[in-house]
Amino acid sequence: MPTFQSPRGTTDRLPAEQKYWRYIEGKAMDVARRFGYGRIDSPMFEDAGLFIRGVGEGTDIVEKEMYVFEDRGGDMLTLRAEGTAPVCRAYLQHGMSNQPQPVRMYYICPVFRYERPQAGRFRQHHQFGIEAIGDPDPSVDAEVIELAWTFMHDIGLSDMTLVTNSIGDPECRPEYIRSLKSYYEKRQAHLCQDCKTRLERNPLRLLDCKVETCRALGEEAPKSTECLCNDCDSHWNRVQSYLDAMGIANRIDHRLVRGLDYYTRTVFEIQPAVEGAQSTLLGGGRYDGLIEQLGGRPTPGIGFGSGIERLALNVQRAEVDVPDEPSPQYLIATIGEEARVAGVRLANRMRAVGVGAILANGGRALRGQMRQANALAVSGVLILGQDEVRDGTVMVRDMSTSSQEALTIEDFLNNVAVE
RNA sequence: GCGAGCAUAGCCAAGUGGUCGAAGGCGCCUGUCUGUGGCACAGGAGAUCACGGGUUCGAAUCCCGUUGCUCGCCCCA
Repeated sequence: MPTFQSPRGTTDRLPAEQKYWRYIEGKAMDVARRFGYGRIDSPMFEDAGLFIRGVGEGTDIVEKEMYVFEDRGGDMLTLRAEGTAPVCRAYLQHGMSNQPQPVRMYYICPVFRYERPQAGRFRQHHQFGIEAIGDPDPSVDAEVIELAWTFMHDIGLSDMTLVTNSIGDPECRPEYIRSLKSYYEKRQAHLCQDCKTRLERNPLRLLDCKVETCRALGEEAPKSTECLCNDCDSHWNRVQSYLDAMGIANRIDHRLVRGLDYYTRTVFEIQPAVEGAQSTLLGGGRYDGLIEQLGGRPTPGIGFGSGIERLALNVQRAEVDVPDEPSPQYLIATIGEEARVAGVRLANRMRAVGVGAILANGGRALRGQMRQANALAVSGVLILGQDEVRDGTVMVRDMSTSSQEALTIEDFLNNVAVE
């Protein structure tokens, strides 16, 4: 056991895993571009109050999962616990309400939560997320969901389920929660221990309990979509009709609720067809009250976040064909000290014209250097020995065809630079 | 915060009280092949058997504690 290990719940992303990240991030950036979303990078830490106000005091994230610390100046800061609140803060801070609405932004960044790590769950994880701020229209809901769905397909995860629901707004939700509570209070005897506390603290959460008896009760429970006020109801119906028009199938699940206080109206998740723990790959919804909560004028918004670690896991499980990272182009093998100098110089000139070159371990016999070339999967080897140094040439060996020819250094450089 | 399992070289792993001064495989290095890779063969390096304590004549192996990891619950991405 080494003296130091990466902190609990964090991982080193080793070179061998990079291709999955490069792939997913590349697809994310491309889909964002096609939908007109611009990148935003916000700080890794924020005023702790931002998350407390934004995400909600009663939520698990705020109550027991945030990394909060006081800096040397006495400010209370917190490691980014979530993606949406910082973007909304930036929207306000930079006066983005003066730009054409909605303002469309995406981010790819680490998120920190103090949790017990397990499969697909970490203390530092990474999210790709988008936000569309400043437009209440249901077509924006449909656009955000379309983007999410397109993204999943683009990275090769087609066997997914899109789940949607509407949880109303401050006008109709209190009424709904009242009827939900009274439904469950009458059946309290059948509830699991956790649900008995949920009844008091967070009644919406009763709906997505996984205990079998609670599930059964949840099936029959009052549905939020049946208690929507007129505005929420028409919004919800229009979102559904736009999704229909695009042929995006979704399962309406009245038990879908989400754990952050700021959600209003549309909420959605994307899950793999095979059920399992930590199955949510992407989750989001509308947050029409959040900006106001953060001190701005009432401003609607909607977005989603998706966990890149979970996406990468599923991409690997689905055996998606992910392109390999490019292997080094050339390895320079040298024999003797004189050739070593020539090799160093050749590598330097190649890199200057944009060609990848690495110097073989010169202490090894040529045979060993060739083995190294093979292990590194380079496409070509450049051999420099006494003869080559004397003639000003280099032996250029193509590793796939095993053919080689002697070229002058100048000819070689001219040829590779053109490629 | 709660529950369960696991911990032997970089990786996979045999070993359940003495024959372990720890097998085997992958990977790494060297040689067979004095300047030419992939295959094969031979050799080599690499392990305080997670840590601490206990039981025993004797512990990788049994017991206790600690730490770490993994999985589940909660919650979330």
